[in-house]
Amino acid sequence: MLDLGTIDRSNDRPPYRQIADILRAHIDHGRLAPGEQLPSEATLIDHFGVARMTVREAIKELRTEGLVVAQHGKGVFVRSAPPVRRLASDRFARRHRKEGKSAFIAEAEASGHVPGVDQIRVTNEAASPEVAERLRLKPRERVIVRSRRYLADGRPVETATSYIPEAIAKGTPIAEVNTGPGGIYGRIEDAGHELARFTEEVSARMPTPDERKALEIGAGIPVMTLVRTAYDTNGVPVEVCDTVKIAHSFVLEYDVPAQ
Amino acid sequence: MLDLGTIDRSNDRPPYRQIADILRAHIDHGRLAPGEQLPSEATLIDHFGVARMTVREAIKELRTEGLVVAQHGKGVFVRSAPPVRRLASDRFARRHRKEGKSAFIAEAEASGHVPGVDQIRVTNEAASPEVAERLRLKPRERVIVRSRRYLADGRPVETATSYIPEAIAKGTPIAEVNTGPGGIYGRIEDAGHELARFTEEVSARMPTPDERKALEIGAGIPVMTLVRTAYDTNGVPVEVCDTVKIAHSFVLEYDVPAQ
DNA sequence: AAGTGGTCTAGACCACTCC
DNA sequence: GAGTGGTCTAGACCACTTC
Repeated sequence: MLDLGTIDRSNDRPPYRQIADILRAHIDHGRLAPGEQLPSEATLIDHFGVARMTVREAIKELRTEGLVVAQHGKGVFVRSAPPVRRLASDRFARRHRKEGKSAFIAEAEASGHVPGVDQIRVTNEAASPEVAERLRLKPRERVIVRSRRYLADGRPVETATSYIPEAIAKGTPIAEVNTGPGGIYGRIEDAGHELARFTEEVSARMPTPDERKALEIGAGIPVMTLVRTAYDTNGVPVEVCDTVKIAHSFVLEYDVPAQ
Repeated sequence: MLDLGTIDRSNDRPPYRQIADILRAHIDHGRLAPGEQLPSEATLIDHFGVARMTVREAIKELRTEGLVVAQHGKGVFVRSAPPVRRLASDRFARRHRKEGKSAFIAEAEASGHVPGVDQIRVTNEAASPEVAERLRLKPRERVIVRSRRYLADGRPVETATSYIPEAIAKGTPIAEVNTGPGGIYGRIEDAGHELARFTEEVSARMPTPDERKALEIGAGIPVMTLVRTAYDTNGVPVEVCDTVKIAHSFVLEYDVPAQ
């Protein structure tokens, strides 16, 4: 049985924070293990002698920190450690494409996860100002937009949207749902644009409601954003890929020369 | 005057979410500009005809998303866009050190911010298992630990903790508070370890209470973590640096060769 | 039906900011 | 003192899960 202790009403720290502190300590010390259920609201109300809103505020705090997940009708559970996937900086190495695998598939398999892709949508649109600038296109020039959602072991972990200039994608499977072996990059190289380098811009923030829905995460779980631009051997940008990843599911690795 | 519209009680979406949606839309469309004050709780209660907890839930949602900041006694304000700083992948280029600048100072000045460092602490400790592994030390071998907090325009943006093997740091200013021109890396090179490359591991998560305090951020603001390992020309790891950055204040840029 | 969390109401008192 | 948000109480009804 969990020793919940008591709160101190003369303490400056408000009761709901004290209750959150007590529960957080139990989680941090493993006395409440991942997947385990927290005491119910009713239990906490009785134990600490407070109103329902007070224990709900405490639990809300832990939810915001991403430590626990509430399941309507079942209870509140310590968030189970998700599979963390390390993305090495050589994940776009040509040898992977030569084996007919797209970057995500190759990397997921290498790390022992079952990869998946769904919600593939391909459209032809006018480039937004940001995309046009990165691809060095004139404003509103047309691009092929490919968006999809990636899964690991059946659970969504990342959404990605690629923008390829129409001039490059035209007449290739890039504008089809199925791009064939080696993915988009395979087809871009087939079209005569040998890839030379990528730039990646990484940041992190809280998800928008749409992103929460697509990634099936609650509020309080941050996402990493990664905007990758691919350049061919002539230094021409050939693709921009905008990805949103569940932050705690990824570690990105980069190699940086000292000069 | 802001047109707040009304909520629809027959809608499936609960009132507090509808109110949050309305306010979020005003923020997204710039009708509530950064720094601007939201209508007070009392105003929203009157306008929508709901209880106080309902408007507080709505505002709580926006706070969790990091869109607004509450100031006790003053009001709730749209979060002003923080100075975003782009960290280019050449930020550790030797030429910067030659100019006598540490990476943070050089980069901050280049992006037009007033850099600052405080809370410098230097200790001599036994290496933790993680640090020992990265530095290829025997368990509990001793390392110099340098922790500090970086400021931009007077506001904390990042904490950093460096671990340098005692064997390298001994008898150098690395073990002093003042490391001299070019920072730690300047001294490591002085000691005969020419730097060849770095690896960086990037992830993101919600801050711990300690980190919230050090970075002066509220709950609901995510942090990026960056663990950098520096290697000399012999492939020997000479430093591990563990940094925690306010996520929305940074964009990290990396250059990745296609092979 | 019983137990869980989700949402809402209508109050209360407090602490902080500004004038 | 007036206005703001911070915290708390004591209820209520609802939706979801499990048996």
